[in-house]
Amino acid sequence: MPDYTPPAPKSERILNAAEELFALHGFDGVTLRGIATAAGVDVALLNYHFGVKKKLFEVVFMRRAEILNEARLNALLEAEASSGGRPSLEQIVSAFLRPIQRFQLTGDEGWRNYLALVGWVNSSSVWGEEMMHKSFDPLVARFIEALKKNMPDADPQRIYWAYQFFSGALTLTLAQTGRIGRLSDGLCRESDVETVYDLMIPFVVAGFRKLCMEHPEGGA
Amino acid sequence: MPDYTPPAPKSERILNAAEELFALHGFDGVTLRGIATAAGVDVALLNYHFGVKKKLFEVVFMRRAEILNEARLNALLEAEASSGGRPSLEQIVSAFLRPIQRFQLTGDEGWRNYLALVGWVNSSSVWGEEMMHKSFDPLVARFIEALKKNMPDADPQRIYWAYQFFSGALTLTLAQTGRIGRLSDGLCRESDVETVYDLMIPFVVAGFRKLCMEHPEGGA
DNA sequence: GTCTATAACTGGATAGAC
DNA sequence: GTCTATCCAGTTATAGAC
Repeated sequence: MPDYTPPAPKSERILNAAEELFALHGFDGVTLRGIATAAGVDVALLNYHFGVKKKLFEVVFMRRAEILNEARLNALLEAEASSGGRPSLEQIVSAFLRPIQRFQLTGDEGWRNYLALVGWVNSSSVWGEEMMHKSFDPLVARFIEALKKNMPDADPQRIYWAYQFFSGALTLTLAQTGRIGRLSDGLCRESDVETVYDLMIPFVVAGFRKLCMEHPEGGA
Repeated sequence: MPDYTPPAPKSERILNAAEELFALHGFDGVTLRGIATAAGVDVALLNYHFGVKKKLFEVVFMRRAEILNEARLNALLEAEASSGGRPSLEQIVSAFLRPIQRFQLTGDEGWRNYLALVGWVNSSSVWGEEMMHKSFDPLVARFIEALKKNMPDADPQRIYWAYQFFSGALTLTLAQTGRIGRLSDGLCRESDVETVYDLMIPFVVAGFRKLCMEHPEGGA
């Protein structure tokens, strides 16, 4: 039987189960026993493959960060190449967001869980600084560079703050809390990945323009 | 000795300690023993005053929500009164944010902890929906109403989404993760409450305008 | 209201057999 | 690589004395 697909190796099943549970309940809200049960493996295997709990969390978090970083960097490089090195604000923001959307649109549950986890980590005062810095800040610095080049007259402080607001808007949406659905009485759904970025991009671009390209003493 | 200020009642010391620890570590990352130690009281007192752990969390979360809601509602009513019932977008967004800023500027550590806790809850898929809905959504609905009245031609879906981006930008800043400080190499500090809202308000207002007042088939 | 004492249980981690 | 068995520190929660 050559066309029999073997079950995923147990170490991978562990990572997938951990990803989902950490995204839902955070680091302390999840037990190794809970992960083992969800993965259908023995508890002792977690220790064998990944060592202590914190190490397992880091492996889960890093696994897809590298893939996402590469996709985003490629999108930025492409935008720069196709614009003769002068990408528009829309192109820069899109290069940051569209790769996320592409992963979500594959329907892969693993990516949905992972992105919710990123939303959780980004808002955690304990995990946020260290994990986001290690995994994403090198790439974010590259995007900030592109923004500075696009708006050379802008106060850098305003670019960082605008990025912070941008990051918050994104991560709350990734976190999948269901709140907008409840607030809008079902009119809007967080899972509506098709349209959310079509709205987020103009929202964010308008904010950047206002903060970084309009000077209070000058026009408007 | 009539001008001797007594120490805060133990039940209040418990709430203050719980507020700080929950804000830092979330619900599951905090133990009742840790709270009792931080408050300088016996563990059994937590149970005596507040019952089970979840109930204590809810009391902590509700305590200041009501104060904040009232301040925000008053700010909105004032904006409506002073504008003949037609507050500008800036006025509405300011009525939502400036009361938070006022509480932060008092320097009261309790408010800083509480607002970080709100940031954490808003991004939690377990706690976010229920707690935010119960504590804040009635007031938020009132603000959405004001936004709809200000932009009667806007697609309501776009108003809800813009609010979602707004809410994310705010809560990430409240969460006090220290990330923007690290990313900007110390150039920006989350604790710089004096200026952050002066930037957040125009950022958000520009986003609302773009999403809700410009029609793709029409101008710009 | 407050503290002592403890019940009843769950947590992470690992030694050692297969 | 995998599972059985177990250690034991730490957890919530409460009964009962003061």
